Amino acid sequence: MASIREVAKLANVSPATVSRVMNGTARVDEEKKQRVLAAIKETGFVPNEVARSLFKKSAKLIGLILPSIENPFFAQLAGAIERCADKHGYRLVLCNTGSVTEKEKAAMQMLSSMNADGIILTTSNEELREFTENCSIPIIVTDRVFQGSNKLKYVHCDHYKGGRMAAEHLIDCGCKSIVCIKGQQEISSARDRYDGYRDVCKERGIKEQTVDSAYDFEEGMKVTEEILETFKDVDGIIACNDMVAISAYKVLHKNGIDVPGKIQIIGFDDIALAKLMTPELTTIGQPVKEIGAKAAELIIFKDKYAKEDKQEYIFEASLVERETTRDI
Amino acid sequence: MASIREVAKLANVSPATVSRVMNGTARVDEEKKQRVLAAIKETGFVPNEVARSLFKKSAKLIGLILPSIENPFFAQLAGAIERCADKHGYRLVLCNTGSVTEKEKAAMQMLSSMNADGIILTTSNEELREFTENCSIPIIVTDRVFQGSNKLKYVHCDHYKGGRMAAEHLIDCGCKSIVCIKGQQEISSARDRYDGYRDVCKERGIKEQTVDSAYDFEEGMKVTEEILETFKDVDGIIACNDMVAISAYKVLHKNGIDVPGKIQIIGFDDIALAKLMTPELTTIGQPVKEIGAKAAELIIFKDKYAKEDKQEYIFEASLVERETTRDI
DNA sequence: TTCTGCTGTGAAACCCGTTTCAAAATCTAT
DNA sequence: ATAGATTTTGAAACGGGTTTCACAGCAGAA
Repeated sequence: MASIREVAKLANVSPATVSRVMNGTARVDEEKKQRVLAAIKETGFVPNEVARSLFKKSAKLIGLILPSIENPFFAQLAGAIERCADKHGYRLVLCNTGSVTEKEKAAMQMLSSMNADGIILTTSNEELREFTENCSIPIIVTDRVFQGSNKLKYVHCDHYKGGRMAAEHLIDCGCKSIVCIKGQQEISSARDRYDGYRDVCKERGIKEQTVDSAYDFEEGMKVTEEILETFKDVDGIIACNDMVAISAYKVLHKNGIDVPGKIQIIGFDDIALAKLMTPELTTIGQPVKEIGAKAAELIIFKDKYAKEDKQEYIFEASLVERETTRDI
Repeated sequence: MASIREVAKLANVSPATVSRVMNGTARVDEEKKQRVLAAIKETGFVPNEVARSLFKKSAKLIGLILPSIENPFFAQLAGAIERCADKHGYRLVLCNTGSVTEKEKAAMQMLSSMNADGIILTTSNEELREFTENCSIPIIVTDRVFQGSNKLKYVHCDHYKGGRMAAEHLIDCGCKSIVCIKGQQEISSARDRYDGYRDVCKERGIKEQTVDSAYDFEEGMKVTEEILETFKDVDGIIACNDMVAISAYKVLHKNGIDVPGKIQIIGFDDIALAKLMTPELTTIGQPVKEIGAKAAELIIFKDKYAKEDKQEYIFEASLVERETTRDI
């Protein structure tokens, strides 16, 4: 791999001049410029990003720390972030943590020592707070929120309103006995969605009925069986996300229960599969592209955003009516 | 951020000694070692990975170049690779290319200049051959194959056998008129799967009937409509992947056609959704964890693997019988 | 006691692109 | 033609962890 000094020697100029030609950081005599360009071509020189980032203290890297890239929602988020990053010449470093605190910490540590320009983090693990407060690079928390941290920025949709919309839609569709499959309550978005559901129940005089589940389809199936046993009159299910909604449908179908005839289902996230499954899943959609792009931009244009001292960027969720609910 | 020289000053030793303590590269007097350890703790020193990788010419980075992380199969592959990489202290740099040649080239160039230790590439774009041949870091092609390149290594499952298995299973399940939804034939895995189907048709005296489609569910739906118009007696569909199989099911269902009663469907990949959908999708599964881990290991342990001059690592596909086919 | 051999240690070079700084070259004005 | 202003350019420092190399210190051998 050719280095800048070899190029310089070949073009009979100094490395500084080659650098200036490449980056356009200063005027260079036209003839020398041509010699340099020729030498770059001849040697196939590509500047070493590592050396550049050592000096610049920016590796043009965005760290993405996720519970799991296999989760379709996170995969979509990652795709959105990657596209925005790529557009501006940044790369993405992907870290799966399985929500394990130690892995989250290790990943942040590592990204920081890699001169990453920022970290996009999806966790609401309070144990990380001390660490994130002292981190020297910007940290953007997506989809979730940490209690009481003011060094971070947040990008997410309005899960509370989303939860409300889900409950209201089910009520509007005639449901009288709605069960909410709550996600893990340590996760802020799951809390917010649940809060939305709960408040609507209160306002509309509907009994609050809940059941706990992880964001995971095996749990989703188990829990749906429980619902059928516990709540004999259930006619509406709000799932904490689409994966769980799909598994709920599966169990209902297996039990010969008509969806949406007898029980209506609404999910959360609007992953690609929601439209693809049969029947198509009614769900609360998140503008994942906008969320991903905003998170990336907060890092890429951190100087610009440092001026506005907005800490939370909140997007609207939206009801996506499909086939697992029915208007009356 | 503290540097090694500050730690050295605090511990009253040279930077070299601090380096030796951290890496265990040489014996260090026990008392000095303790001083260094204390100084590291006090300053919160974390070695800068960029500086390290500049010297070592290895950034402990694996580049992953994919058409799209949103595709669930690739997301699973990415997860498998990430887990293996992480276990050995490597990070993953994710690049989506949408199969655009220019982006694939740019990503490889960039990864190379980042001192990545290797690249895992999913493409069968022949235009890249010249480039990959001259790349200074190892390139592992997963899931697909390039014609006639001998500098690369390949990790994938036996798509040809997989295609055979799919066709044989449908025949064994009583199908007489099977339509194969071929993936894009520029993609080697799609070619191989199709070849398997074709050969089984020949051997078993079944008419070959095909239709073209991209690996994409909108195409999948469009093409399934076509099948219904063109092949009135169709009773079996082999889809080039699970996404397409799911969309085929959707169209069949919408048309009131019983699956598997009237038409049976088999997909490819065994993505998580295949088990989750209703009815559960029969499919040809790929051992994606093993494929991902092997690809990562070929980079992480490149020295070891350089000795064996095996160029292709092939895994077995397997039939996963579920509910969209029925034994007779 | 002197010589060999081994271990521990620090100064300095190294990796390589960027930037500073001062000198050199070119140009403007008197 | 010369002082002064401006532009172009290269040497050297920089970033920070690693490694080489040579020297110092000490143990055992002669």
